[in-house]
Amino acid sequence: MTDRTANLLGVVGLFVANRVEETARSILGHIGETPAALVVIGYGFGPSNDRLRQILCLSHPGAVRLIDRLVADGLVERREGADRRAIALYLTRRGKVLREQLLKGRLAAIRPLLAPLTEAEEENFAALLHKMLSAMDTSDLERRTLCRLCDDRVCINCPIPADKPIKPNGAKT
Amino acid sequence: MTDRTANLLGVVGLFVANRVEETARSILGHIGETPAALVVIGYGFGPSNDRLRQILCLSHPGAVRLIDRLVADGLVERREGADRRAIALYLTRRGKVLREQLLKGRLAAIRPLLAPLTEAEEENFAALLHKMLSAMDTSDLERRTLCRLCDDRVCINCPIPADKPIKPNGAKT
DNA sequence: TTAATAGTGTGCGTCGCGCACATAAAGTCA
DNA sequence: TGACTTTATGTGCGCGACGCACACTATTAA
Repeated sequence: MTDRTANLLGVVGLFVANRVEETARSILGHIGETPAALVVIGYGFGPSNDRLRQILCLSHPGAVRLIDRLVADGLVERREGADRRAIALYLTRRGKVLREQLLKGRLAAIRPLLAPLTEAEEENFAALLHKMLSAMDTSDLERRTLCRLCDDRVCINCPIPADKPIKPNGAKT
Repeated sequence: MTDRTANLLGVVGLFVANRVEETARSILGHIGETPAALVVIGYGFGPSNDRLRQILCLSHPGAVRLIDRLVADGLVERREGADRRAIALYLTRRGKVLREQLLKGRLAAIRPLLAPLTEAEEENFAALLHKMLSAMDTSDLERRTLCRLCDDRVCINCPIPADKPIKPNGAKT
């Protein structure tokens, strides 16, 4: 029985991931962890290369090249970090615009799936998802990874809050 | 409100997709549409290159190279199809073994997410997923695409049945 | 002051994929 | 029959996203 549910969740999960990726590609022209990077950097705490790499589960060089792409597209700036070796990443104005489109597009891509549910059913569904997520015992880093595409303005009562002020190694806030 | 639910679904969907992909990589050593190809070919109806390409949403050359990889790994055979130009794809014994591991691994990767739910909640969750999926008006091809990683033995009362005998262009049953 | 550590960036290769093209078989129509 | 179109597979080539090994600079420790 659980297997049947797991299978259904697998279908929906795959569908959601595909739709979101497709949306990101159409807006950004990049896939993989690139859209997530835009969202994460957009929180404005000025993550370093290494900090970003941890959240996105990439190798160091992978993160460097990812940032290169975003800089080349004029979406991200490398500023000086806490150290003279570290950098701090911030979005440009254009980067903020595309981040916004990305977040909106992601929700728009998922929303149609929920349309057939009644209001009560949807609330029920949200409660179940909430329970599933809040039961995961995750580190602060893992929470950031999970939420790397989230729109935090929409996520009321987040089941895996990473809202607490973090002390990124070298960020200035 | 719907946006909050969509956001939660986005998190779970991303998580599921990541876990499943990671599992596939550890078993197959390939990602992308390669695991899906193994599952689809494993149904045994002897799909042609083109038929497979449609289900996996790949370009022709993409499918050719994908099959090349599977053949090189000894998981798939190219046999003669209905035409002398067409091919028919079948799994080797080793391919069947890996397909089995893939299906089992996928469910095992998803199952922990459902653990915190009670039996009633899980049933409820399955019903909601079922409703969401069955409300999608999809073509037969789109159903195959959605279910390209499914374990059909587990999927009782499939919301998007593609079980009906299909007439693939050039497959011999 | 020397050694170890932390952070970033580079050369190079791999993997998965698409575009343009080539080639062979099958159908079409005179 | 022969010429044209359609269908199906396969190839050359390039690209995007990523990882490994390495180089280099700044910081910290001994």
